[in-house]
Amino acid sequence: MTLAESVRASGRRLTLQRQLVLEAVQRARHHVTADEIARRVRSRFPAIGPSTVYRNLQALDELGLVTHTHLDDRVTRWHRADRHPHGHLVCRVCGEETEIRPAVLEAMAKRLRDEHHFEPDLAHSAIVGVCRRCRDVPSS
Amino acid sequence: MTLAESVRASGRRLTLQRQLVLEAVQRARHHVTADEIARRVRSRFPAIGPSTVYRNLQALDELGLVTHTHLDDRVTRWHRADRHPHGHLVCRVCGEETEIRPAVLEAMAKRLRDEHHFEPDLAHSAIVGVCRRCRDVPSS
DNA sequence: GAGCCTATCGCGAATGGTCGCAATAGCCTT
DNA sequence: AAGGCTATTGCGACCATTCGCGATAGGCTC
Repeated sequence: MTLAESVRASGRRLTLQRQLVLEAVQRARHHVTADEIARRVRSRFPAIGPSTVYRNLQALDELGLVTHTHLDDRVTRWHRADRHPHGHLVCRVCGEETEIRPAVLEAMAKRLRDEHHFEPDLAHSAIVGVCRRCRDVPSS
Repeated sequence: MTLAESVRASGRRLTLQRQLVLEAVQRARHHVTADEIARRVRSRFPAIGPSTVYRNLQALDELGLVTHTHLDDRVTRWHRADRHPHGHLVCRVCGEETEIRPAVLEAMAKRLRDEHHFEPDLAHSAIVGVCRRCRDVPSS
């Protein structure tokens, strides 16, 4: 199924803006914010508004083409959905961000599935806490 | 150490606004938003501004008197810090919120401590996923 | 109790993100 | 190729939250 087909199959339309937003996310090496995407899209299509970018990110998310992650600030980070999944540890003291292997998430997910019949998406939000360095140096 | 003493010990001052914000959080039965706190405080102190409420919540958080949690919406929920800790499961389909026992969090936390030397605060953000009901009825 | 230092206040602007609306434009049908 | 239905757009207002500023007021010292 082509991109156009899968977009239309969901009752949506394939607009130029939607294609440009998707391309911008796919081309980005790491996680990008909506504002960064908007700036990149505007370089080729200057009239695009911020709300169009947000709405398209949400639509592409529902289509399974992109996903987003919440680190500990208020900004949402977007990335393509076909990358290997991974979790994030964020230190609330120094702000350090570490990626963790999916195997660790999977082990934690199993317990929630077994005990709560809940299918968690542990990559959706970063796990906030205190990293090794900041824990070893209490500094208080 | 009294409240006044512990506030002053951190180089802070005990203002009327700060006391009212703390009382409002302590009196709330469940998690409350900053806006709900602001409305309650304004009933006795109408001139208080929103930013004062936010700043005081942050100060009280740093003092260890209140804490906050992020569910899957855009608003922060506040509650007193001396309650038993618990985690949250939030269904991204139907929005259902479930509390989970600290023991489950503790088991997950152990792995992050052991493998990453990271002390996680798993109650800080809700775990987003799909609940039993929405998983059993794919509806797609 | 008065004076001083500065934490805190209220205000207004800014930020990241969402929403309602009228105008535009995909895409299906003919 | 034209017409019509409606998803989507750009816009502006709004929401939750933060920040910079000059004014106010805790609380320490004398």
